[in-house]
Amino acid sequence: MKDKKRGKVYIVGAGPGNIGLITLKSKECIEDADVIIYDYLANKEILSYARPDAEQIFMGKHGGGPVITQDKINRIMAAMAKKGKTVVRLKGGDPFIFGRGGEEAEFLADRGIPFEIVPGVTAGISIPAYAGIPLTHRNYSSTIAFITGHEDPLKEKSSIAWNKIATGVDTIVIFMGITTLPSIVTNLIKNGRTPDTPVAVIQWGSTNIQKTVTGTLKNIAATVKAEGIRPPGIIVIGEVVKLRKKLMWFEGMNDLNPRILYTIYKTGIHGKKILIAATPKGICRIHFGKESSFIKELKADFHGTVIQRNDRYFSQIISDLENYFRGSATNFTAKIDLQGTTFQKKVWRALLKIPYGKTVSYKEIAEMIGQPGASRAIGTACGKNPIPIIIPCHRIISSDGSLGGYSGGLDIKKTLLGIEKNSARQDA
DNA sequence: GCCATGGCTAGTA
DNA sequence: CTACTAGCCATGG
Repeated sequence: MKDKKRGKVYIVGAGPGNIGLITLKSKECIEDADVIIYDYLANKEILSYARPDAEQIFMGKHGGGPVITQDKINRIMAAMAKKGKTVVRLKGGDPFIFGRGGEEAEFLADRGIPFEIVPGVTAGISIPAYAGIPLTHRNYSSTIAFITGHEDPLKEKSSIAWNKIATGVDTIVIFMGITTLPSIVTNLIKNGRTPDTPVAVIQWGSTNIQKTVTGTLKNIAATVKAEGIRPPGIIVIGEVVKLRKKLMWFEGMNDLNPRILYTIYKTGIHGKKILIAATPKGICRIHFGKESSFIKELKADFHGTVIQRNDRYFSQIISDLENYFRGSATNFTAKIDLQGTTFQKKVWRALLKIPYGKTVSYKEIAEMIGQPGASRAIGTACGKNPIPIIIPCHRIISSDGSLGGYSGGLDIKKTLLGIEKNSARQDA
């Protein structure tokens, strides 16, 4: 890598997300790179090894975002190398396992551009391990299939021989299959796999927010939906999943060292920003205001915990919020992590029962929780509501009909109630 | 534990 | 209708 005059492309795997699972060679490549072209990465911390003057280009194929064609990526990569640059093409997991690294290498080979492949730790093997699932086991599994879930298994001419896979291998590992999971399981059952076959779905595997749900082919799709599991995730199907019960080692440890994630979302209302934070258990804060003060508060409340921005983690709640502001959503599906005194939690939970578009008085909440004299204290508890909007404290007004107060600013309360009133009118 | 402090309420002037 | 007051009750210093 010393001869900088002749450019070269390193197609590098960054591993599944845990910073410790990046290889020494990958790290060296990143340290030496002039240019880093990276995909969506489960852990951007890896980029911190880059030289400060290295050019970093994001070329992810985000769901929903502008589609960057493979061809464009190829051409940029080649052009940089021809300029004599050391280019790192960084990919999550391993570049040759569902990473299209093969196509990129072909493109370079066709043009006589020198390249090297730097394998990464593939998610297909490491993430099950982090969930306590050995893919092979003398008693349960001697064969493994790695399958992409990106292809809808119900489409006419699948390149995947589901009829053979269903009963022909012991353990099936599916990449990128969370959204197509319902059709995958239907298809496997249809082709003869027992509906009681154990299944695990592992979200954000190997990272501090790893979450795993288990079930059977029969019920896993419903569980995944109920638990709000969204990509990125790895699916493991087969008897080996049973071993997780005994071998689960990472997630318990993880709970001792949680990480707070947050994002910033620019709303349409008053051009205000909303900051959202979550613990591994769910949304823990929503805040109207400045990022700096938000982080200061998080640091104070969760002192010692790493606080990290992660926009993708919040994509579901943000789209829910967008719909809510548009008046087309009346409830939120996100998991929440309520933290407060018992009294506060009692109050907040009561607030969650107020239906969309309705308002009640502080007094009524006091009665609802069986402490009819505590309306004044309800006020303070509402003021401490850590998750406004989702916990609809804006739906509480004074018993004389006036608005009362709102810690995020009364104009916001007014706006929220306005949205709810308007869309309720449209329904009627 | 005492005291002030709230996104309140009900009653009175 | 507004202004003020006395009660109310969980919190935080």
